[in-house]
Amino acid sequence: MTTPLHSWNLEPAAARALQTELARKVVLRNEVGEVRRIGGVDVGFEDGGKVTRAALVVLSFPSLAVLERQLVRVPTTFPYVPGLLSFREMPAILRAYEQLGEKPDLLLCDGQGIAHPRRFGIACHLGVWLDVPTIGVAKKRLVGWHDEVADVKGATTALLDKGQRIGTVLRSRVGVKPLYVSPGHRVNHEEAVSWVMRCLTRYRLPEPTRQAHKLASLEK
DNA sequence: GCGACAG
DNA sequence: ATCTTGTCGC
Repeated sequence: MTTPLHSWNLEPAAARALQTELARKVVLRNEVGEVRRIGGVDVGFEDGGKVTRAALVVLSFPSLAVLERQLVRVPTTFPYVPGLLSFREMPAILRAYEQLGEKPDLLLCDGQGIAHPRRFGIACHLGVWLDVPTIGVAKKRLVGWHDEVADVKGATTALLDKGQRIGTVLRSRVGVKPLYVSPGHRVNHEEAVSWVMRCLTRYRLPEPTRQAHKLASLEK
């Protein structure tokens, strides 16, 4: 199946309205069943941003061994606008997902889940679109505030915004900037953090996302 | 009007 | 994200 590009070419105002609408479909209850395969998603750009590279890597769980890798390159059709990242990166990601053999039971995305102005970051959009459990693992904060996180691997503190919890700030390893973890779809805060922690080894990023980033940046 | 601002 | 070399530290 091919994704119609036009449905992603919306004006910023229309895209924001669509996010507010689709955010109602996000499920924040834990519906993650048995997990044998975990997928990692990341996107890179080349040729001055004219080409979008989407990388999707599937790892076995709990061994975290790489089972499959998919890399697709498509023309970029949407600019980077804070808060509208999914409209820029999802078309390419969906192409990579289509190429996958065995679909993963859970997807970790480089970017926010509900830790978003309209509670609909790229992890939510991908999760709702594919109807699969997803978790947002961002390297930086988009919205919200939080206390300092202890410099101890596994230390966490809640990410808050407008009186509600929107995510968790997690120190994935000593001496590095913390990660911003938030539910994407079909998972709750606690499980989101738990899955990320179970995928941590000796690096700042959890294996699924780390492997996807390596592939997207062509650093094979 | 002045900052903030995932990738 | 991407553009880019060396450099500090385990």
